[in-house]
Amino acid sequence: MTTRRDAVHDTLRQSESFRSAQDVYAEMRLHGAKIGLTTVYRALQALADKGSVDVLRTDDGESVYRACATDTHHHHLVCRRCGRTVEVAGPAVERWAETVGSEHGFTEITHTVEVFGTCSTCSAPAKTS
Amino acid sequence: MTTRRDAVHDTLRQSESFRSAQDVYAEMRLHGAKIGLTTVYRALQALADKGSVDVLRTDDGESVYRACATDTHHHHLVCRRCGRTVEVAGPAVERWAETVGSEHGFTEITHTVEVFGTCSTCSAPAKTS
DNA sequence: CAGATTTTGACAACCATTTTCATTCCGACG
DNA sequence: CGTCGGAATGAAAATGGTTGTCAAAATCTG
Repeated sequence: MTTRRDAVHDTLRQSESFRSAQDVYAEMRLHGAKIGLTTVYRALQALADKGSVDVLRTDDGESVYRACATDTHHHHLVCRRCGRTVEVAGPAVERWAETVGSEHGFTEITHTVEVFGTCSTCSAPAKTS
Repeated sequence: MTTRRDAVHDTLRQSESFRSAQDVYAEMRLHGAKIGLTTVYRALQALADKGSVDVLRTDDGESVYRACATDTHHHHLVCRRCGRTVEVAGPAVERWAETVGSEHGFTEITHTVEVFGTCSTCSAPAKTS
């Protein structure tokens, strides 16, 4: 019953960056998989609910997913050029969020933190030829 | 030429929380303003480009806008119940983002940080009657 | 193997946002 | 004044990612 879901998960695992549902769907079809777009969406949602993949929203409102190596709380350092993503921990940030929240009387603090930059490969001297 | 834009900006200023374009539009109409949805979208984008308002995406992909008091870099502590938003500074986070980025060879670091919680008003003992 | 249940996926429906395009404003200029 | 031209406006249509529908297919159960 989880065949499709696993297939989606596997496809995601083959990428180091965040991919959109449409993207994953297109790639699976390219590789000959027989799967419908609807199913990809459902699989992705199920995986996200289960916490097996991380989700975030691009600036243009698309949901993008990524299979992360660790299932403990972490954040992402994303290359804004190629999308390559590194998982990073930030104990300091966790504490800061908690502190800032309670200072203002907020409880049940959660937070979203994403860091963007240009990775070393992408910022390497651009070849003109 | 900026009449409409100012009207939108003013409407936004009257709220302590992030509002969607549709939301702002509805409210302006309620107060008798003669304005089109298209114009609200355009005004909001212009204001965002100019840096006069802050934008972020809700979990369901809507863009929401807020007129913030300061135009220096800051983050938001948002009540997940009522939406009330407090502007917070986080020097520690800024440094952390910068450090983590450069440790991995990333340059031109930027980041997004939002903190969510339940504010004191909303977490107050819920009256059953 | 029949019947119940879940999963799947083609297609239609949604809905926030954008685009299109005709109209209205408004200042510049004759 | 009158009108020409560009900017702004907004109603309506188009877009596009995502979700809902529903019948067919796969899988389970006894």
